[in-house]
Amino acid sequence: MARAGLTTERLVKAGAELADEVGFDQVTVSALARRFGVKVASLYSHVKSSHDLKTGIALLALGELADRAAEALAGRAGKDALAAFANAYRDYAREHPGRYDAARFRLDPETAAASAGVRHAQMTRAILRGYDLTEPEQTHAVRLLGSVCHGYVSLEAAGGFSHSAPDSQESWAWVVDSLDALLRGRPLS
Amino acid sequence: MARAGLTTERLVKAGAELADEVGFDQVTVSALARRFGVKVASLYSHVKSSHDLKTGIALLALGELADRAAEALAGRAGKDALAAFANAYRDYAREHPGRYDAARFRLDPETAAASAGVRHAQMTRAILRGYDLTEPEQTHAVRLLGSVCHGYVSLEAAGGFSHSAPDSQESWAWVVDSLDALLRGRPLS
DNA sequence: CCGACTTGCCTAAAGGTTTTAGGAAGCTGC
DNA sequence: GCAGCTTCCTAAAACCTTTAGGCAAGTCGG
Repeated sequence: MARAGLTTERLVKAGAELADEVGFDQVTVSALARRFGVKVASLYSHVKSSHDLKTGIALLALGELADRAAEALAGRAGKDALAAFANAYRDYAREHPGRYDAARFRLDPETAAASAGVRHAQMTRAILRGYDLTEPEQTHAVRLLGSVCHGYVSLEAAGGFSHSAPDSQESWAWVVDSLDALLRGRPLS
Repeated sequence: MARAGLTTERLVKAGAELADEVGFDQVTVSALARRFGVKVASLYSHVKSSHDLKTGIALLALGELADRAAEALAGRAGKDALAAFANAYRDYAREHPGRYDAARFRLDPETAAASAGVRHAQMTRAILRGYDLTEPEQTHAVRLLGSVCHGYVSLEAAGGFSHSAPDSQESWAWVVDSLDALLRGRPLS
């Protein structure tokens, strides 16, 4: 009875791959068991429940996304940093749609607090230090930045911008430019 | 064998209520049947499948949202219109979280084209006519507006802004102000 | 008013997912 | 080489989805 070598980590990783292939909502304990050539019940030694598995995938995705953003941010400041950060977000969502969906899985507050969501907030704040904002404004701007990145990427992933001119890429560049101008407190072009 | 008087419309409406109560992803043909005190199979005369039911709820939500936005927009222009539109969006999501989730249910392209999504785009464009934008810019701005509204509301619903000062309401006002300033091409305050 | 037709809800059943309980085979360390 | 832990299995109950076929309640022509 050769062992498949299951671990929580491998399951979560495979679950993330599965999400990218078939969509996050199609990720199921059964499908994962099939992928490992193993009976369903076997997974329950490594994963508490279906919900637990999805939470794991969500945390993985949040972590990967934070890593990407951190890498993109390294050595940059100002608009450069803003654009790199935003692009990291968007690229990740395009490369890993299932994982990106997972990153928006509703986490209970304690799990969320222990997640990489905190790193995201810190990085956003770091970018904004390159702009001249008062403290309350900085928080508002953190929220604005998060909203734009998340909103744009979501709508794009849902196909919202795909069947009309101009190209989504152009709009994205315009949006990033505009945010920069807004945060610098200067008019657009 | 008293008849329950099921119709597709009533099922979709009840499904929307159910979504607001227990979450859109918990909306199930079985749960709906229980709510009507009827056997599960009975619903399949009115609804093709679970996916079909969810599509119906999504279309209902999109329509309601467009109605609200249209009402908010009536008789307003410029920043007034912008704020009213954005608030309609946000208020709907807060009052009807399940329906709002439903509105983001992935529709196949033809269904989407026939949905109220089109009205949303038209209204956004109408708002932007109050600003002085060139044609390509207007499209970019449509996308930006959609992204901000959707992104902010999503993150807020996920609890992203709930456990930190300042109040989300303040940030929202700041964001709307900022968008207005951005679109007018003027610096922020 | 009554047979025939349509419609609305039912029973039955098959297939898939989730989750728990308990058993047997493989690995680890003494 | 065997005690014990880990890994994976079989079994089974509960729930959701979907299809097929049946009976009875409304509806309509004669």
